[in-house]
Amino acid sequence: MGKSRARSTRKQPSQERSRQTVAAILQAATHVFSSEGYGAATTARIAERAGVAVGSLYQFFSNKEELLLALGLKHVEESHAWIEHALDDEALGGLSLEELVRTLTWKMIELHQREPTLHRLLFQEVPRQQLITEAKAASDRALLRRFELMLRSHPEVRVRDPRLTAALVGQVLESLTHWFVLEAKEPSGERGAFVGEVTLLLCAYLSARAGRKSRPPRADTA
Amino acid sequence: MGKSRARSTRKQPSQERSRQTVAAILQAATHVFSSEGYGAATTARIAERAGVAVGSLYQFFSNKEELLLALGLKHVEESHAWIEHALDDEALGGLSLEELVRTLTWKMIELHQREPTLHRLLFQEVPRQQLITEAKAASDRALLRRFELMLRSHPEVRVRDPRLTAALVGQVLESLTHWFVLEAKEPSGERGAFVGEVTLLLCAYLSARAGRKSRPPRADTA
DNA sequence: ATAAAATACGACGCATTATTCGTATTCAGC
DNA sequence: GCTGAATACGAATAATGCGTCGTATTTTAT
Repeated sequence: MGKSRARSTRKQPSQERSRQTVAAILQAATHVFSSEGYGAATTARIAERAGVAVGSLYQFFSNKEELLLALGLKHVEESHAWIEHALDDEALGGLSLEELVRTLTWKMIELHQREPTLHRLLFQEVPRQQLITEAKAASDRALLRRFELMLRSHPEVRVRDPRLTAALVGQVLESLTHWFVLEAKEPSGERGAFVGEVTLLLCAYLSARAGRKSRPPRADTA
Repeated sequence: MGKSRARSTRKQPSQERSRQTVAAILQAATHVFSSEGYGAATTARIAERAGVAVGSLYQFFSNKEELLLALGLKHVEESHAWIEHALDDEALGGLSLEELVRTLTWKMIELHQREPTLHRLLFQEVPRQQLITEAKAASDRALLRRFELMLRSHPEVRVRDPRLTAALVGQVLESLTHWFVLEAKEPSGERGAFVGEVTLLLCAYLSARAGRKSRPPRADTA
């Protein structure tokens, strides 16, 4: 995932002025795409909001699709770097399970607060860019592997299927933090309570099997 | 939420023939909207897929937006009725906590499998129809209230904030079943294992506080 | 200071699309 | 079978949007 990838047929900005133009365009595109959806968004409205002419937009992006692509790859790359750095950081290894989970939750909230609506646009709208989806999937896989390792390093966590467990933990974290950031109103005082609750939930789950290993499978009636 | 709401400026179908036409249009719209997104979808393609002329489409729907609206309200109404019925059904009151959770999970999966892509279109794409969003929110609120009541009726569940807990349970159910249906491939045998895992997760969470009530609040370092 | 390159502009051409409307066909009731 | 209403049709119209291009302005380098 190098930073420079010859991905455009258009010229790359070389002066400061154009770099600012590109930044303005990307920011405007984020907003317009997010609020109207990809299909309904128009390049004219994006240029207008960016305060530039359509022509300038097409000087750096050969078409609407490439604009979305640039936006998506940038976002995935940045998010990935951010979370990897956050997990490398500090002595995560020394924490108790509970503190580890609490920290993870905290970090995930911060991650989601970076670009919530853009994230929504890119991955919740029907995906129209294979490249972005693939990049995101790779990033997710890396994250899951880290979760899996973290689980293994805590002896009180004894799971039958570490992959499934890591997947569930990842999904729960993703969905709950997403929900907290986007849907629940946060009068700032609430956050600690929320993190505590999620921590409780995950810890209860992860240490549940320690006490009663290998429960007899219940017969399902369906 | 009565069934007939004078919501269209257009004529309602009165003959069997037109009712079939409308049904075909709605079905085609579901597919086209879902696969292309609202903005990129065209009325022409919808009519074509429905096997009718564009004119026929505009006889019953005054514009593209109203088509989405009809689709969305119908979906919300049906889903709401379905899940309410599922929760009324049988003797849910007599089940143990574990069996209750298991049943809930099961039902939520079935709910999600009804119209996954349509659901995605309506609520994961940036919403463009206030009415639909409001209807969905009302339905969700009703569901949460039921969760809350169910929790209260089980003595081993002792939570500080029943509303928050119900919200988390709802979110976890929603996100995990959604993920299972859409992302995870299901070779049919997997489903029981998945349901079991979710049940374990929720039960561990819900009975976690019973043992250690009112933990001392941890000081968060952030 | 001057030339060459980079950047910005925005009206316009061309294609696509939403929506209409006059006409043709089918249905329901008599 | 006749008649009016309902339904279906699809070419035509009006609107909208993508992307281009000739030109004007700013920057860089000599």
